[in-house]
Amino acid sequence: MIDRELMRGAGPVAVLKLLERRPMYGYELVETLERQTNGIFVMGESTLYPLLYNLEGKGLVASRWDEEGARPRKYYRLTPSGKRRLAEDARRWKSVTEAMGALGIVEEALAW
Amino acid sequence: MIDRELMRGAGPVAVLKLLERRPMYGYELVETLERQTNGIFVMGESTLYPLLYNLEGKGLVASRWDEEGARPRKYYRLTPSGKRRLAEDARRWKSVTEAMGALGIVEEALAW
DNA sequence: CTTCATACATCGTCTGGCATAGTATGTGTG
DNA sequence: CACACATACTATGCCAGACGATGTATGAAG
Repeated sequence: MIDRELMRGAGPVAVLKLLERRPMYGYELVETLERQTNGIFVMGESTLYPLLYNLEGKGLVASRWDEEGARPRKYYRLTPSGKRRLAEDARRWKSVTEAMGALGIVEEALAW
Repeated sequence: MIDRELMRGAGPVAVLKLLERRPMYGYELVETLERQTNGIFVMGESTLYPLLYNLEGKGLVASRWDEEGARPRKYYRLTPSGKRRLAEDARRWKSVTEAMGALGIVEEALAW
C-alpha cells in the first residue's frame, strides 16, 4: 500500500488512464487498479467514489447507470475534456519523475 | 511549475535527498531544488518552511543556527532516522513510478 | 440461513500545500 | 544617499483531498 500523499497526485491520473481504454464502474476500477499495478495502488472505495464525483464535476468523466445485469452499476467514461486532461497530466507526471531522477531519487531506490 | 497535487508526495523526499549530501538552509533548499530539477520543482517558501518544521518535528532533520555570515541562517541536516526514512520513501517512490508505468502512463507522456 | 462478495454512497477527521503577510538585513543602482 | 530588490525566516488561515468508519442493498455460496 502506498503513502496517501504519493497517491494524491497519482490517483486521478491512474483512474483517467484506465477509463481511456473503456468505460468502467467504480468497484471495477478499484480492482483493476490493484491488479494492474501488482497491488501497489490499493485505493479504497471511500477514496475512489469521491474522486469520481470530483472528476465528473469537472467534466473529465461522465457516468451512466446500467440496470441490465444482476445489480446496478454506474459506468464512467472519459470525456474529450478528460482525454485532454489525461495527456496533460501524463506529461506533468513525466516531468516529476524526471525531476526526481535528476535529484538521484531513483538511484537511491535501486540501491535497495 | 508542477501541479500542487503531483508535488505532494515528492516534496519531502526531494528535500531529504538534498540534505543527504550536506546540510543546507531553507532558502538554499528552495533554490537548489529549482536549479537541480531544471525549474520543475518550484517550491515556495511558505511550502518549504512548514515542511521543514514538520520534518524536524518528526526527528527526520535537525536544525542549527549559523550566525557567522552576513545574515543568520538556519541549517538543516539529515538525522539517522531521516536517512532511513529517505531510503524508505525512495523505495516507495520507485513503486509508484513502476505502478504508473504498468498503467501505461509513461508511454502516454512519451507520445507527446 | 448465514456469511461473504459485490456495488454504491456519505460523513468526519486529519494532513498538507500555498497564498498572504510580516520582519529584518544586505546589495546594487541612479 | 535613497530606494528597489534579493536574501532569509516566521506565522496565520483557507481549502482540497485521502481515507477510516459506517450504512444500504443484493447476489452467490456453503
